[in-house]
Amino acid sequence: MSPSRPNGLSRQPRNVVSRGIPEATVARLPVYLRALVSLAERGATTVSSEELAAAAGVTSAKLRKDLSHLGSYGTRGVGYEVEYLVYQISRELGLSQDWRVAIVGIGNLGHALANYGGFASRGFRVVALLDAGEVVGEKVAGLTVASVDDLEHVVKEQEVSIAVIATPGAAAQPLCDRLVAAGITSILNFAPVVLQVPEGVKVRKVDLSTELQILAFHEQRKSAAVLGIDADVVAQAFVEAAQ
Amino acid sequence: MSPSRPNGLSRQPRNVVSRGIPEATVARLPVYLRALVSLAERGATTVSSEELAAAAGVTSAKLRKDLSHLGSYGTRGVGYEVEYLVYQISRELGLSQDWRVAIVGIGNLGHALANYGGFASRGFRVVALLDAGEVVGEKVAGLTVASVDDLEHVVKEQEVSIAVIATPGAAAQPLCDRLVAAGITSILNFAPVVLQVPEGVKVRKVDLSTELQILAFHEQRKSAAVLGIDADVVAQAFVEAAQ
DNA sequence: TAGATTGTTAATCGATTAACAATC
DNA sequence: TAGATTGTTAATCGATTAACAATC
Repeated sequence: MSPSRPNGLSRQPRNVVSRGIPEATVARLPVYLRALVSLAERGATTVSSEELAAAAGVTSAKLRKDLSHLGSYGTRGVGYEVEYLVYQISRELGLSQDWRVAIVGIGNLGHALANYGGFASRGFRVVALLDAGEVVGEKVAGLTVASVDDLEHVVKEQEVSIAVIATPGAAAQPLCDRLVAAGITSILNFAPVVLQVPEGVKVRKVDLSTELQILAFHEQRKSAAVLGIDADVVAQAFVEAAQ
Repeated sequence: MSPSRPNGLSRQPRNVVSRGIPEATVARLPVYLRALVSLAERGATTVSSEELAAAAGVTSAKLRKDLSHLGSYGTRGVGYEVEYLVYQISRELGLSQDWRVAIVGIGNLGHALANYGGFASRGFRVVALLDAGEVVGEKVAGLTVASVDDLEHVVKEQEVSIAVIATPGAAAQPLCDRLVAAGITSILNFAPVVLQVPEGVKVRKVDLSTELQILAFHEQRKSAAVLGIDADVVAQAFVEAAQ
């Protein structure tokens, strides 16, 4: 895309940010972490790649490859020390510090998110709730819902670093723009729209309908296969039967 | 993993189910569909790969490659007819039919999902709500919450084909086992555990903490980069400065 | 015909997998 | 030492990207 840059100071930021840990690995680290914490609660002190992989739903080869990106934290012939691995993955994910989260849009989903207990134990503190409707001023999950009119002020005052958007689709992009202008660079989006953001802002999207549609695709394929509708398979079966 | 199978009838089901459309493409089709519907609502009748790609947040090359897996539905020099493409993608995703969905676990999140209006318009009908607590017997989103004791009966009676699990972690696996035994092969899991299922059952997982942890990882890397902490980069800069 | 844009090819990139040497 | 298991290598697989011939 860009021409070669001999000057070290103007290199692509990509190398700075990711420093070698593949995106696919990063996405699996939270799953390993959860499995490890669960193992620790059941009293395990050591775990092999085979056991941990089974608990996390991946292959042991993939697990070892993933962990090798963090360093050599296992012992050959023995396995991994659970507590130590928990510490190393937590550190890598940046969970040694608390992250301050704002939820924008306190409808059904926003309520559920605000009341979700799983955040606090994983290093995330919900410090602000924002909405544009009647719910402003009410107490939800111990916090008073603020007006989105004060978004910029709240973000600054509460030192928010991660925003969760749980508004209707139409409201999401304008609010996203304001969040970005207020300095937010990490957004979790539940609104059913594709947010347009400048480079350097990271958006992750959770889309309930999309997930169901992907399931429907596979479910449909199963039905078709059972009924013998799939033309490719029928043709292939004929070819193989004739040999 | 398994030895070669010369007999066509005992081949791996993988080929039957996917028939050539890559998983990565399937996961993007719902995004394209949503962008197309939005364009249609704004009166567009035709769209180029460049425009649609921008709306969907991908590159035009990727979009054209994805659509080419479905067939040749565009016109060179012109673009794609919006309505026709909506139809083709919907058909491919299996949205011509209505899918009957059960939600298991009617807590904060289950409530929000039951009340979410976006499902119905996209081919999904919530036909059953199940819980084990006090909410059983209450009306939620127009449906009476049934007891999980009757899970098998409800799944059969209501002809459920997709189940959504929104229970606490500890309850998820046993309920998943019962759903699978009752014939369910598509599950959307919001519980913070990795579900173990037999082959042929498709699970998709939505994990709020995981998403935040991935954002935290990148956010942390940004801070480190700004502060000049990244050792690799510092070392590299020295090497380059010395040349 | 000239301009626009698709559908496809080929190159590149990144992720997965299997196997095994290293080593506890 | 013998058995177990990691960390790494190399091969394979799948996804992305750029470029452009085909064609409206």
